[in-house]
Amino acid sequence: MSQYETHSISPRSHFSDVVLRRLSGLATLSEREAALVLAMGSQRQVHNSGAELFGEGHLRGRPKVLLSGWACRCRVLPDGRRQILTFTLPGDAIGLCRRPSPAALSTAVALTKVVTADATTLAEAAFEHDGQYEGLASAVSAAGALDDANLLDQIVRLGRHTAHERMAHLFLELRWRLAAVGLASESRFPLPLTQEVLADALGLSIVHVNRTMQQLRRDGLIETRSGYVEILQPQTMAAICDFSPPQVGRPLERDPRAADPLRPIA
Amino acid sequence: MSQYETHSISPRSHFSDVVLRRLSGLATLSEREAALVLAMGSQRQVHNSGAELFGEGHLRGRPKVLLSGWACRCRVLPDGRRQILTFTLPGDAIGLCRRPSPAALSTAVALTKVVTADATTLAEAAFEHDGQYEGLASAVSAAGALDDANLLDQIVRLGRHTAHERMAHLFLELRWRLAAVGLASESRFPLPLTQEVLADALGLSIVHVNRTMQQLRRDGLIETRSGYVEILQPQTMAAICDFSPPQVGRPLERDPRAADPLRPIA
DNA sequence: CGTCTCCTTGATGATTCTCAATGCGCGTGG
DNA sequence: CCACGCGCATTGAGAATCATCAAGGAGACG
Repeated sequence: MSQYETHSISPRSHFSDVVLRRLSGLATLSEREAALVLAMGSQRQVHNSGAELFGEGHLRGRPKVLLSGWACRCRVLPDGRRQILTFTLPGDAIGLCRRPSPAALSTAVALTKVVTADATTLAEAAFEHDGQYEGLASAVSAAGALDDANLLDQIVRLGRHTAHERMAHLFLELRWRLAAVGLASESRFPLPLTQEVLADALGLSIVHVNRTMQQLRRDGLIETRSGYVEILQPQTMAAICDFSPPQVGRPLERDPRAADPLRPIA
Repeated sequence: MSQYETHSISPRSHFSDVVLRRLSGLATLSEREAALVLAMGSQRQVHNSGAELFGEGHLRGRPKVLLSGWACRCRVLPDGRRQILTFTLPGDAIGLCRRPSPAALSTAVALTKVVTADATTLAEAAFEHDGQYEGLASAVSAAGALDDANLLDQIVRLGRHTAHERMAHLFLELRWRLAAVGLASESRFPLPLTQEVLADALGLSIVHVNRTMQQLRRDGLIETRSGYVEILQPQTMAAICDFSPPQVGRPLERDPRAADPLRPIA
């Protein structure tokens, strides 16, 4: 689980190149903007697994970006049932929103050991009105659109997908999102989650997650090994669950290598 | 179903006071802002039930507000399964978002006969940077936050609620949202939807929606009559499904009468 | 070596779906 | 006026999916 961190791009130095990679995949950043993103890494904070990163109903904290580790946004019902709304992956923002809403709509929780950076300067730059950070503005905006798209995908998964489709779809989403920050190869990605966490994300019981996963293995669609998932037949799987990566941002003017983030990992 | 429209506030004149009522419940509007909102009513458009109001993947149309009738945002799977993401009620916006994303993330469809107005001027005013429409800006922002909150509620419903809880929770949400625009009394609200539409929203089959609804009736929680739902025991129902109205906006400085939109209907 | 967490498995039951048929209201055309 | 069709609500029966309960196993760690 926690060996995940040792696989990120630069194990011991700043992780903030993950954020840079994420944002520059969404818009072209000037050197000044890139420098601003990298400079964020100085205000780091480490949280243990289970720590609350952003509280529901509390006054808004400062926005953060996730440098390493996995987190989620979730809601807990009075009787203990939990629903994970979205996973937050390295390079993703937490509480970065131009709305000055005083209440976070959900609780952000660390699912592994997590490193965050303060994103206040990023937020201020991206939301500047004078156009001096155009690239950042459109990158942050596109990241927000992707977050929205992921929420809608989650609704469709929970409402109209079978257990198999849900799991296949989620795995493909995670592969795609991780690939966008260089953390997944074409077929392999880290999955530092217990089956209980997967259950809470997919709206299933732990036992049924276990059996569904076995079925995917028996069908030759995936393999799992030491905290990693290998997708053996991406096309078949995408066909089964009707997965397609969200089309957000600038479809045409974008760097062709960035069009399929699953290729140029090298 | 379509007699719903005859119950809105001003049956034959402009419906745009619905939008004004909605936005002024979220922030204090100046007279100039109120006039701007009312002026939107001039560019009206009528759509029949089933019409597509905003297409997925298409280039962004102009933003609209719903003056009367019900619509929804939905996704359709290749095999015909449909998931309704959210309901769009009178006073709600469609495609009103400061993100210049070229692709709508879902399809907006009219569920009844619907009247919309062009909201381009509203969008431009609310997103002005020079602070001359502060009230509009914060009202539109709060409306967006409420939309987000409804999406998250939908995820929890689909992921972790039983069929009964889902239906009870959705009914309470609809009552609350309709009350905010003066279209629901404390216990009664219009529900111009077929059971098939409810099924697509709740992630259930038509048959099971039917049986769940009967159960709610037998339990003495609701009554249904000619396109209306009457909630007989709001407290019990809210306790069953853990419903609480979203806390968004300015909790303190707000007009106390607006705090509980279910009271001051008169 | 004991304990803890997590994964796995079996058995049983509840929830929910599918298929199929019936009824009911309503408009339409004969 | 009445038969007919159509959309929608309702009901029954049977099956599939998924949850719950309970127990065992494998690995990590002190």
